[in-house]
Amino acid sequence: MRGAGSRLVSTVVSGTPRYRFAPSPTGFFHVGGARTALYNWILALANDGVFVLRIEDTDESRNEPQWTQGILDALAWIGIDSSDPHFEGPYFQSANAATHVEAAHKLLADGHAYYCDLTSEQIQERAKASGKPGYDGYSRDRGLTAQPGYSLRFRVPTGTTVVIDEVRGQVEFDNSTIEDFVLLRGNGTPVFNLANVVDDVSMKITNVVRAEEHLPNTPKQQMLWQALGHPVPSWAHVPVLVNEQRKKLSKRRDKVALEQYRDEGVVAPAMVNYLMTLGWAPTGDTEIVEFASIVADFKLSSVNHSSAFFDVKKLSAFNGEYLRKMTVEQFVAACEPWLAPDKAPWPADRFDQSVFLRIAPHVQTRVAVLSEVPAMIDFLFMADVVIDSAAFDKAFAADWARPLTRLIRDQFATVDWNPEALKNVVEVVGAASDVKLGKLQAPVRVAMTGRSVGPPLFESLEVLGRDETLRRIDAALTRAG
RNA sequence: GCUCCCAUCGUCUAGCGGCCUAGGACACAGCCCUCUCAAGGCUGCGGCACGGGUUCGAAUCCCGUUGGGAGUGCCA
Repeated sequence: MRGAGSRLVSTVVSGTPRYRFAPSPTGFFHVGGARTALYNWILALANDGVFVLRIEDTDESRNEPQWTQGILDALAWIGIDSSDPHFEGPYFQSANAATHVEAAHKLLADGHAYYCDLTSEQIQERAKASGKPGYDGYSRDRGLTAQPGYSLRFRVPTGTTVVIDEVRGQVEFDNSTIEDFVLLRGNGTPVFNLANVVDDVSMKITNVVRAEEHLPNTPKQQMLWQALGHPVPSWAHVPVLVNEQRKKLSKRRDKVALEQYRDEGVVAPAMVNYLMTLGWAPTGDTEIVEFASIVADFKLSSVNHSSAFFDVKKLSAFNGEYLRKMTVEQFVAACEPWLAPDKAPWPADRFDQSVFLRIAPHVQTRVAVLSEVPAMIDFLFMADVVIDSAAFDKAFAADWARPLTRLIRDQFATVDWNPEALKNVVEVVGAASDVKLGKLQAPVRVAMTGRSVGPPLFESLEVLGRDETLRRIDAALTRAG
């Protein structure tokens, strides 16, 4: 429910608020992670706080050093700049392993934890036998001491744990539904919940803003904070991003890599703006807003409670708007990576920046993502156009197509070479045979570009030049027979 | 199964008891503009999951039902 009554004012924290973003390095940057990072970043900026980046690399099997750079790059792309004074880190969880173990031992010494010799299989068997799932606290009072292979478990106290969440209000958990969870594995390594909390404590984190999937972990973590003798941070659990089936976005099924959208030519401000409209909306009737106004406007208490569908179509629409908002110079600069020799279909030496500059304003209104640009202008730089035969056949199907195109070609040979004059030729030829401009331009367009759609024809011809235009029309007439 | 979360057009959202005949955006359809395709302008389509309360008045508060989701690891 979004009622005001269920909202709680955030706990007043004296001093600098410290937010954190704690991804595990998994090889690519999840759009959901990007959104969570953005929330933390925006809050840090708005409250003159700190954004701490901590790489949770405890699971050695997934830890690859280059992934860390990937995270840094992805964050930088969406404007979370590691050189900004609000940014702190990156820290590596693996570097704090000793601290985690130390904390576990303190918990043990204070009676908040105990050792257990049961294996996972044994626990499962006991659970099956008793009909109650999970660990039953078998070793609670057995007074076991540390042994290789023994895990250390947290002694969950009786009572209820109330989590005060800035987006959800109060969430109550009956402690009897929470099992005595593992702190240290049999091999002595710390588990996520412990490491996560100990790091937050030692990094003096005051605000934990993360995805909703962590809400079930929160009572456990809160008990840990308290057992360790620290006041709990302010919690906020934001709704997850889902796919069309309303399932949490997953690497397997869904297109979730931020890098992938970047490589397709989604522009960072569009991505940031779009991500921020998922679960939240800027004040007023416009969704396309400056980042600065998002920073000024954003409040956790107005974040929605329900999951949001990550809609690529709407992202594209946002991106198109951002592209059109650019000046032509900005647009041209943004296109550059997609025109590079490794991406473009034309021979590098045939590309002409000044030619692109002249046609750029016309392609700017016609693309939603930058990766569409090469296909729209390739005819200008290819030695020979690639003809779409379906489009070609259709354009030359009518009886008038060949004779009138030939007529146009002959007049193109001598006419003044500017769009108006060129257009006039086609219009006059058409008028004489009662063929509308809209139809007559089709064969010429296919001859020139190989396609039936594209940038405005006469501007394109002007840029291409008379010789090349005549050559292509001749080629097309030959092909048409 | 158990614990927790959630529910406004197809989608993202506005809404905080009367400004609601429920507003905006994407998508979709139509019209205008137009050398194709876009862009732009205009119009349309379309929603408070259901049932009970509370109240003079409910999309908004309460309860229930139904439906969705997350978690339930010696993963993070």
